[in-house]
Parts: sequence; structure tokens; C-alpha cells
Amino acid sequence: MLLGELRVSHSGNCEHKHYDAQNIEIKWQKQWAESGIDVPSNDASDQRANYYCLEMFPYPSGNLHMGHVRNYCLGDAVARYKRMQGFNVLHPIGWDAFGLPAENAAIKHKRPPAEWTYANIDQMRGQLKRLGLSYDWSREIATCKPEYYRWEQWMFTKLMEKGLAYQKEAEVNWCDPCHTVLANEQVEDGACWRCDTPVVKKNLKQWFIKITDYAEQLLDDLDQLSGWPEKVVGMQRNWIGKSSGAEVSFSVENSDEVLDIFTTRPDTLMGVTYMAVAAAHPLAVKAAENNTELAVFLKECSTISTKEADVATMEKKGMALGVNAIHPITGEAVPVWVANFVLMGYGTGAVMSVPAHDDRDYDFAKKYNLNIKQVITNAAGDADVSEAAYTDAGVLINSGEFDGLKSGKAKKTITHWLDSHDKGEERIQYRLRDWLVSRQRYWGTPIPVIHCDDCGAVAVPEKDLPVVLPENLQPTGGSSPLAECEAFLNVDCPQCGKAAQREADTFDTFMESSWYMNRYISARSETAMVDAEDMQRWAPVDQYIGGVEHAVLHLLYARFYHKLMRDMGLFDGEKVGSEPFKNLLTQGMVLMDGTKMSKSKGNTVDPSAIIERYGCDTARLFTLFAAPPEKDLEWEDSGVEGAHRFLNRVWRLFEKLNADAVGEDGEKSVKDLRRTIHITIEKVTRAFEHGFAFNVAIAAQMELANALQSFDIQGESGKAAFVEGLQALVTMLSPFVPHFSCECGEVLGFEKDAVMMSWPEVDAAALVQDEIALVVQIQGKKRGEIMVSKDVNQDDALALAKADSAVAKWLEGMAIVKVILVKGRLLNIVVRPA
RNA sequence: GCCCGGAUGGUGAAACUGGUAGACACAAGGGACUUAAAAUCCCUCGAUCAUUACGAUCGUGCCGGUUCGACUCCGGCUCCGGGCACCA
Repeated sequence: MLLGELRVSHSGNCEHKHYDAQNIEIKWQKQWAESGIDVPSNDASDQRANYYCLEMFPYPSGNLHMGHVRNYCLGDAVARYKRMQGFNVLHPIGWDAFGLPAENAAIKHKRPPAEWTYANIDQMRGQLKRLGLSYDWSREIATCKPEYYRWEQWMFTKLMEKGLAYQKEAEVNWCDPCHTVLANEQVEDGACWRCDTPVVKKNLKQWFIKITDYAEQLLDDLDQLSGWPEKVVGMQRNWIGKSSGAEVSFSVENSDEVLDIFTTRPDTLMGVTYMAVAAAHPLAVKAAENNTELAVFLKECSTISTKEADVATMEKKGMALGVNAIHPITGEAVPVWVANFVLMGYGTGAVMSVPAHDDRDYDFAKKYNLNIKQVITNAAGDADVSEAAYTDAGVLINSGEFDGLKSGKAKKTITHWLDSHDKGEERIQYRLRDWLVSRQRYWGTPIPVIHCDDCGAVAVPEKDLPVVLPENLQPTGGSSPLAECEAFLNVDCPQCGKAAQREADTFDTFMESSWYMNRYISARSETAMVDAEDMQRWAPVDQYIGGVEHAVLHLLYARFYHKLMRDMGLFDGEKVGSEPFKNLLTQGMVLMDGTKMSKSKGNTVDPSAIIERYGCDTARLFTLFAAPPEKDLEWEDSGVEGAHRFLNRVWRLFEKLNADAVGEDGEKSVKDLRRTIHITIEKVTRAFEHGFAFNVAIAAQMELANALQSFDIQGESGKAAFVEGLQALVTMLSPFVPHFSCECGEVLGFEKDAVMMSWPEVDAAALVQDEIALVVQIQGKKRGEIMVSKDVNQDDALALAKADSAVAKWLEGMAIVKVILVKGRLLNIVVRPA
């Protein structure tokens, strides 16, 4: 062993019961920054496999909070482990720097949001560095910089060319306090996701991106995401909300108009007894023109739907329009009603009502005394609709030529009938709507469009990009200062040269965060959004880590954007793949007293205070040890103390090196210790490979530390085994507590910094034991333990078990029925009274 | 209503493909060292019964099943958390 070279410089001050976290950490952070060990090689000749580890980038809100700390410590542990495993690791960081809080702060402090943002970035960068996170800072990006958002603008103009970005007047969600529109995804329970104010419906001209064109792909490709939590995949599937059915055209009696509806149950078409349309439906609006009672009702509907938070419990109300629709098959006239539960924004804003087979239609029909016609029955033919709707699939009755068909078959047959008579067709309907990307805000990426009276909305030509956001404007609340900034707004039309106006809206900040993972790969490119070769080398992200709160919003948009970039030819989709994140880890929240830490509740812990008191290694160790990564973590001061105690205990293990290697070799104990060492390597490695169970990995290392502590060093071989154990421990601790490990590694005379060492390998020979303790069970209950050779056969084991007094007394008066030997584990004896 | 999770000591949790339930920690209690404290070290720590030892019985939300053997698999529930929802 390398005992000869071992310089135990540590020994001189062994009265130091505590290690000096502050000095050690600063020392190593300086050293790492100088040696550039966190910068991956971008050299094609590098033989190592590449690995891209990414954590969700922070919004520069001012200070790091514990949620950040947890997120970044998890990512750092992964990145460091992979490096030690021999991967060439890309681990970048940056700032999601546009957004509303900067504007709010600007109003409060009467300084432009840029100042606040850049100051916060500086502050938080310092905090991240103090945590000793192994980022490649040379790739740092801030989304509010023109060199970043110019590519987003470029992309948007390309999407306009392709018809994937468009402007339209639409009923949108408006938040008054935030003074802007919101995407559907940003409305939670009818309220703004940021300020929790109920949103108002407004008709406004806005920019959209056609995410619905990608609905099917976004859904299909979910199957590729086996490395994602099922929960997140399910949430996305739910959000996209695919339903298959048919679109059916009803004609309107005494009119040229057509009433189109979507249904998932064309098999119940023959049971239609009335129609229901939304209050905003053209047919309803027209009918109300000379019906004041109806007009009043429509108005009531439009106000209620936005005010009422709990829409689901709202009373179902309706009113007849006095108009009839003609059934496409029977030609019968059925009344058209307006109903407050029909949504204008989904499907066609109209539904066919089959009260016999739909709960909601049933209630409505009962309330307003409308006909109920049963057209489906069960296998036994006795389904009853006198008390409630029969909503299951079944067999058709009262359906003329379709009688006797089963629901599944009937759906196809009826849809086909409609199609061939030009009265309908098969149809897939998604819940997902197009992504509303314009915001009436200042602190965001300017939308690269110029409005010309003659040419309309013209995309800013590539040569004129970026459209730079003036950073010196002062928001005062109310509308965006950009909308009043003449110097920004007044330009010539790029097409005709006439005086024109720039678009004053900016992009939703989710635009920036939708492609940053790919930008890191070519972070400094001035010639392209991403470099195709670099993309091939690094994308997709191997491991993405962040909060589950982004399960729909950010993760859906990023998946979408990746596909857009692929289809734009920015990289080879065959080689890079269609999904941006291969594996996803959604970490739990950091709680205090059972609730999420938040300033308003006053239950926060300042990371800087913890670092100052214990050092960042302790903070890192605690956040990783206290709970499995995906679970919520309850902050416990005593737990932090415990983590710190552990590090000091390891520190003190070095005192044992000072003892001279005297006495006889203890062959048995050396073998046992070496076995423990290699079992630990096995356990820790498995924990890393198996869902990043860092809590388990650390527990195993604590066990090893305990074994080393109680190990009685005897003889040269004893000392060698002890040193081997220390080396393994220090090496394996380094992804968690890198500074501490490096310092310990130096004491141990490592040839490299501990964080650059190779991950230890299991010595299979050390695991082998000649004698094992075999558990003896009677009827599956543990009754004793016997020492046997590792290869013991069943007969010998049974003989030894019978000879064991603890076991023997359970065998008295019993006949052995069956014996099961599980090699290396146990012997189970099945008996019955003799 | 639909879709996902989850339920193990006082607490956070562990248990790889069914094989010694509670590793590792926190808290608590006791002890050693100390003039004292801090720090450190040692012991106890699922429940019940028993005891001079040895021990025994029960125990992973509830009920049932499969198995030599179930925290783990199957069927049926209960409760808790998360997501979606007058979605046609």
C-alpha cells in the first residue's frame, strides 16, 4: 500500500476536534476555478462519453433560497459522480432573467428593471459559487441579453414564415394587476398563477404559436420518456387532452345555417333530443337579437363564467332559443337551447344532447322537461334510464338500421354513414390550445414585428435583428413604458419603407426558458441559435432536475420548442432525437414546520447563514441526506447539526493514522473490514444508478465510517485496510462534500484532487466470505442462526441446524415436511406435528 | 367524476428480482470523561408479556388470497397528497 508516502500532516493538530470549513472551502473553490476542472472538453478526439446534466435555471429574484440549494446540490452530485465515472460532463448554469418581478421591483425602487436584475444576478452568482457547485461558468447565459434573445426573435420570424406564429383577435385571459394577458397554462382555478387575482375575459389581438399542430407528436413522444416520472407524463397527457369522436353537422330549420358539434359518442346519435350551445355561440347571439329575455340570460352567462371560481358546482341553467335543428339521420326537428355549461372555447361551442346516456344532459333534461330517448342498453337488455342516465357502452336499440350494433362498432358505422352523406366526419379533438405568447409588458423580449398600414404585420428582417430592448426605461405601473417609447416604436416598414410602428408587446418569459437547454450547448455562438454539430455531441440533456411545479408549463413548451428547432433544421432530428430531456428528476420542496418555506410565512432559512455557520459541505450533505430527492424535505436544525457531526467524525478518523502499526495482524478483522469497504462501494454505486437515492448512499457511507471508527488497527495489514477504507470513503463522499473530500484526500496523499479521482471499483474477491451466518427458519419464522461454509448444501445445513439448540427445541415432536435452502441467506424448515 | 402517487417506530427513513422488517440518522433516556459546561465516547430505544438469564407473542393503513415464506405479488376497501375537469 502507499503507507510509505503517507504524509499525515493532519497529525500535528489532532487537538482540532472540528475541521475548519470556511478556510478549506474557500481554498478549494479558488483552486478549482484556476484549474478549470468543471469545463468539459469540446474536442472530438476526447474518448470519453459525453453526459449533459442540467438543473432548471433560476430566476434572479435576489437571493438563493433553500429550494435552489437543494436543486443545485442534487445536480452537482450527479455531475460530479458522472465525472468520476469517466464521463465528459457538461454542467451549465444561467439566468432566466426576464419577468414581472423585475418590473414590480423597478416600480417600487424607481430604478429600471435591468439594474435590479443584473445586481441580483451578481449576488446570486456569488452565492452559487460559495456552494462549490461544479458549473462551467464559461457558458453562463442571461436571457435578458440581446445575444441570447436575438435567436428567439429570429426563430419567431421563421415561425411566422411557416405560418406557425400568427396574430388573431381572441377571447383571452386578462390579469388586471399584472396588466397583461395570460396563457391558458398560466390560469389556475380561474385566477392568475402569479398574483392569484381572478382573470377577466377580454377580446384582444394577440400573438399565438401553433402548438396544436404538434399536439399529436407531443402526445406520441411521451412514450419515449421512460426516464420521466410517470406522474409528469400523465399530467402532460391530461393537459393535451386528446379525445376521438366525430364532428356532426345539424342543419338549422328554416335557415341556411349549419350547427356543427363534436361528440365522443356518435353511437348515441339516434338518442339526441335537443342541442345545447354556448352563450357566445353565433346562433344564440342571433336568436337574442329580438328576444330580450334571452339577451339578459346570455349576459348573465358571460359574467358568471368569469367570476365564479368554482365553476364545477355552478347550477346548470339554460333557455330555449326558439330555433330547431334537424337531425342528420332521422330528419326530426330537435330544439336548440343555450346552456351555461357549454364552453365556447372547446370544440365548436355546441353539443348534441343525449340525456339517456349522459349525466349532465340527463339532469338538464329533467330540469327543463325535455325528452329522454334511450338508444343503448346493456348485454342483458334491461338497462334502465328512468332514474339516471346509462352512460356505459352497450348495444344499440331504437336506432333504426343501427339496432343491434355494439357501441364500438356503432361509432364507426354511424360516423361512416355521416361521412358518406356529407353530414359529418371522424374528428380528433384536443384540449390543448395554441400558445399565447404576447404580453403587454416591458421587461421581456421584444416581439420582432413591425406594423405597417399598408403591409400589415411584417417580420423584422434577419439583418436587423436583434430588436434590442431599451434597458433604461422606467415602469410606473399600468401600461408598458415600451408602448410609449417613441424612439423604440417609430421605424420604417422593412417592406415598403413607409413610416411604421414596432410591436410594443414582448414575449411570455416561457419563450426564453423553452430553448435555453440547447443554447448552453452553443452558448457563445454568434452565427447560429445552436450549432448542429455541438447539438449532436451533447443533446439531449441526459439528466434534468427541477421542481414538479413545471410539470406542464415549462416542460411542455420546452418539448415543443425542441421539435420546432428540429423542424427548422437546426439539428439532425435522427441523431439528436425529438425530446430535449432524456431523464427527469422532480425534486420535492423544502419545508419548515410542514409547509413550504416562504417569506410571507416567515419560515425561511437563509442558505448564507447556514454556510457561514457550518460551511457549504454541511448544507449540501444535509439536503441530500434528509430525504429521498423526489420527496419533500423537512428542514431540521438538529439534522444539520447531525450532518456536521458526521463530517467531524470522519475528520477525527485521521487521528487513528498516528498510531504505530504494532501487534499481530488480525486476519479476520481485516477481512471483515475490507468486506465492509467493498459492500459500501457496491451500495453507494447502486444508489447512484438507481434513482439517485443519495440518502441511501450517504447512510451506507456513515456505516463505513462507523466500521472504520470501531476498527482496531493491528499490524501492517490492519493499517493498510484502514487506509483503504478511508480512501474509499473520502473518494465516495466527494460528490456530496467536495471541499471536505479534497482536504481529506490531500492528507491521504491522493495523487489528484479527490473530486478528480476515479470512482472506486468493487473488489469482488473482498466480498467473498468462507463462512456465513445462515438464518434458520421454522415455518418461515426466524428461530436461529448457524455458521456454515458459503457453499453449504441443504443436507449439511439441515444437519447443522438440527444440532443447534435454539432450533432443535422447535423440531421436537415434529416431522419435517419440506426444507428450502436459499443460498447465502436462509434455511427454512417446514414441519408438522409427528 | 377521471388520472397518478403514497401509507413502515416518537420523527426523517431503509429493505436490490418475495427470503433475518426498522439499516443510517434525528429526538428522547441513562452512563463515562470534566470542578462545571461544551465537545466527545459508551449503552437503551416498535408494542405487549415475562425475566435471574435464555425468551415468547403481536407488528409495515384495513379485509381476504397466493406462497415453505409477503412491506414486496393478486383481489376488495379506507384514508392522505398531487394533477385534470360542466371537455361534449
